[in-house]
Amino acid sequence: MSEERSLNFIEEIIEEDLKGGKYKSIITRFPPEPNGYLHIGHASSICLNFGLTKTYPGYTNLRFDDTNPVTEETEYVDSIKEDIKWLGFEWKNELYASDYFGELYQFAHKLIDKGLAYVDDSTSEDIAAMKGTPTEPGKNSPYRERTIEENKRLFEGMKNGEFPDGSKTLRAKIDMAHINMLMRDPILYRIKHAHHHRTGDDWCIYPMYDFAHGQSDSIENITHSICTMEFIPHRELYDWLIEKLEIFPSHQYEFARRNINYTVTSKRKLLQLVNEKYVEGWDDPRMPTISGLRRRGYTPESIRDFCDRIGIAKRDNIVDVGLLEFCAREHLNKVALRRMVVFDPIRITLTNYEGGGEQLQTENNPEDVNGGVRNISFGKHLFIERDDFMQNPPKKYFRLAPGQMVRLKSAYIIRCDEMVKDDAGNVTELLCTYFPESKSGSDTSGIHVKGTLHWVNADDSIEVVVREYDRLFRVEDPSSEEGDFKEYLNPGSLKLVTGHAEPSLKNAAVNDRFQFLRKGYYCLDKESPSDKMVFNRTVTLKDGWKK
RNA sequence: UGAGCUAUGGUGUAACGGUAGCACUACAGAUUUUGGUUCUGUCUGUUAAGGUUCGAAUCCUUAUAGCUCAACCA
Repeated sequence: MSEERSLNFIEEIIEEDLKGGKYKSIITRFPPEPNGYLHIGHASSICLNFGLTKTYPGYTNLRFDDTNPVTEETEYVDSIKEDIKWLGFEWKNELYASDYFGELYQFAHKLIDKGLAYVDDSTSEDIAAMKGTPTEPGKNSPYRERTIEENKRLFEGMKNGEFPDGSKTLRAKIDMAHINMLMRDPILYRIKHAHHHRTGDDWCIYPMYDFAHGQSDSIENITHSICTMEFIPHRELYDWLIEKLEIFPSHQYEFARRNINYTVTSKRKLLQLVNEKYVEGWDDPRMPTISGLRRRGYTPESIRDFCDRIGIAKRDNIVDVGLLEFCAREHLNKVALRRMVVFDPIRITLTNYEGGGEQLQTENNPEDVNGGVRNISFGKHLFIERDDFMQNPPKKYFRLAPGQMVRLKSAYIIRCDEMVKDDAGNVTELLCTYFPESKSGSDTSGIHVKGTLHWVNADDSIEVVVREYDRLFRVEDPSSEEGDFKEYLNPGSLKLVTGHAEPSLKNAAVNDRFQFLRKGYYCLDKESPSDKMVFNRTVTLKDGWKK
């Protein structure tokens, strides 16, 4: 391994396992439940699991943890696969916990045969009541001592649909006084007469997480089963089941879930935002979902870079969304095509300009030597940003003001001579002179100006719609605030504005990335209508100008 | 108040008993036909108290704080 980069604790474990000869190669898995869309937190787990088998010999499976038919849908399966591929990873095998329902059923019988599982007729309330509390032991179920034969018969009956939902469960027989609540005779199987997105109506009993996850890991010979910290208490049960079942000893390792400020990443909360129409869907560009970030204009590279930078550790964290934005700018700066778009225009008339149809050349991307150039048309009537003019400028104002000169990007230097005002005294137009000898690339004017402005030709610019996104929430950690998290939504998270764009933007495609000069990074929305193009603002440019 | 996990600048993450480093942010300056980029520099940190040691962010003890565990969810 390279010496420069320090290893995270999971990589350290793997290196030791490899060095010590415990394994020759490793197998990891990414195990989403298909009950929602993947978000930035999942991206971290994906980069970890798939990244590990890029650095070390081995492979990574994609396994859907689909053991709860009532919340899971094929739509989610499809979106998850799309997101992983888009992020740039390939799984070795596409697998489903539901593939193992038959095997899992046999495992359950094995446990019953060993006297380590029993069928319980208690209601869920009774089971909860007998569970005890973290400080008090639980009580044994009255059904705990059924014979192996009776348990086998009843469990088979459960499988054959002889009993209604909720009437019986299969439980592991461990210890109702165990210090770890999860070891107090955990439920292994429950009855659900529900349609499953893959197995249809073949089954009416479904294994619980604890009786599916570790067993699936084992079946696939997963060497390193990586999950988040809240599963630490499950590890004891994970190991217990593997030991009693005498199957391949996969091992579970836990890392801290990554949190980001000004958003939420619980599937329950994201689902609420979608269902209650606070956003337009799972892929709303304000959502922290992979599909939202994609639609917003984030690149896979920038997301992978982000995951890399925040690393993997075991302590609680709230990562500043500013780092995600930095990663976006970092990549986009290298790849985005530069275009000029004026948002809030003020009209300029060049009083001494008489040319017509003049074409100027400008670079598509100064960061990319192979980026090429394009033509932009100059003319007598132009638009610049209203912000780029001030009637009474402060001392360090480099932009346009009465009597002041600026360069128009890739064009000429102009001087503001006169303001035209309406009856209310608002400036509606600026009358300027241009300096013909100051043309970009062949400037012999000898004039030096501090400011360079973006502009468009008023006579051929096209109008586009631009969606300016801001953070979804007003507070850093909506979940920790008093009351409903939705009270903390940012009412200004979406603003629609009109942009006056240079005509070349007509050719924009969905996967193109643009920098609108001096403004930010933008991309064409995937549902942009052809008659009025819609662009999403990914992130603004850093603004170093202190007023 | 049972048990478990975790504590390093504003944020994230390294340092594996031997110089507290990197990145983001912020702030200065240089460069710049984007107040962008790039480059240079600056500020800011080991939760606390004891102990072991020549030497502790690291090992031990205690305290404190945060998170997790009593779903027929995952």
